Amino acid sequence: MSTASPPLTVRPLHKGQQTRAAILEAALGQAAHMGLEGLSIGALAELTQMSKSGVFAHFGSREELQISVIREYHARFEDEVFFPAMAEPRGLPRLKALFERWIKRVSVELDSGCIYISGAVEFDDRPGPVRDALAGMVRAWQSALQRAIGLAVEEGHLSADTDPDQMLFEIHGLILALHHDARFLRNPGVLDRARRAFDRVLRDRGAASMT
Amino acid sequence: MSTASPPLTVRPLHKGQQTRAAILEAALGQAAHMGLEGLSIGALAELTQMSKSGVFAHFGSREELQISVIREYHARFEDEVFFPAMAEPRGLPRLKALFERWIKRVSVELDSGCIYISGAVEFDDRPGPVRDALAGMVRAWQSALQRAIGLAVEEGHLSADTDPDQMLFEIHGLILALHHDARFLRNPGVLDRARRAFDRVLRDRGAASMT
DNA sequence: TGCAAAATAGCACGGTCGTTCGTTTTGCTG
DNA sequence: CAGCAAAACGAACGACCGTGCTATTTTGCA
Repeated sequence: MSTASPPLTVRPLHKGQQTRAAILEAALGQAAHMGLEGLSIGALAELTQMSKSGVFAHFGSREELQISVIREYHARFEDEVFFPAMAEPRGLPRLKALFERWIKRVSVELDSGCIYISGAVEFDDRPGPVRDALAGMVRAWQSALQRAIGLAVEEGHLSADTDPDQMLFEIHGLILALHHDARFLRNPGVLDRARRAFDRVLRDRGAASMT
Repeated sequence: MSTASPPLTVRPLHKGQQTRAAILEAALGQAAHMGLEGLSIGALAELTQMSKSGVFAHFGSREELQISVIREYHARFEDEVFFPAMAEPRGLPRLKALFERWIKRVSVELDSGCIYISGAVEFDDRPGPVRDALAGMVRAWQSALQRAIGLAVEEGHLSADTDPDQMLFEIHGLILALHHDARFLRNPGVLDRARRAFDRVLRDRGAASMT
């Protein structure tokens, strides 16, 4: 449990940590396809060429494994979507970058699935630590988006009477519809549809027309 | 247990059909909470005070049970949302009625869940007859909505350059966001947020302002 | 009222699941 | 090289699952 700062020099990865990382890698793929409830320690053991108990020992329980997967997904989501977009100047550019990277992630995940979305459905009435962890991270991401919208208003890129919560709700809906139509219905061209809808939402708040 | 219809006169329901209906009733509740994959014949047997094999015999397989649940859900959805709304005059009134009944259904289901939505996530990369049945009914419902939008354009209630597919995409997103925020995040007041967003979508297509 | 047919029960099977426990292997360090 | 802790294994457990059989009960109709 302790993060054990190095006694001498740099000792980056004990053996355990790196097989744990390998298991987590496989678990992310499994969870993206079958959902967090579809995570199976036995299947994970087969994928990583380990024994069931060997896999199990790294997490102590299936629930802890699920939470670890959520945390790992969150970290990657931040790296691919949030942090790069924060490099853009505040206001519309940053907001557009956030959305573009978001839909790219959802559509690149076309055959892997977004754990935030599938997890929300799986755990929407299943209380417990897994649901709490998931909800916490979804809320963190949503309030990050909300702040970006607020900044765009402050910068004068969106009309002053814009309600960030309302706008966030509408944008989030576009992502969910994209995920649904792309992954479940397998409709083609749905990515551009999401982009057009986003433009509408922006224009509706008085943003200048897009490139 | 039995509602004992009179022994003479009309005898429409053989015993088998009516216990089958009772099982289906319990299965709908179970599926709404735990998802279609959470359906368990054993749990269903306990709920209906029957033996596992008694329940099983009515469907022949778990898959057939799932499909039956989907069909039953579809029928109820039609009765509560589609048919009543079709009584409204074509154009905006009918479209508004469709949406209002839709969000009502999703939000009344606050603690029961929409099988269309949870099923879409569960089966988005799990091919087979269950997915096919589900997708067929979702598509049927979507094209009904699309027709309603088209009629509103024909009636001159929406601007002539309205793209029904695009508008459907945006409206569907509102429903999904409503379902997500209400059931997973448990945000209050989200129903009115969906209504406001719908008004925006309409106004964006040149509809007269709402009541 | 009796009899065929339908409906339900009972039981067992093979399988997967998460988890526990005792043993063995690994990898590092003195 | 010896020793030791961490890591991985292997076998077993109890529970639940869907499903296939074979009785047994219940139903509906002549």
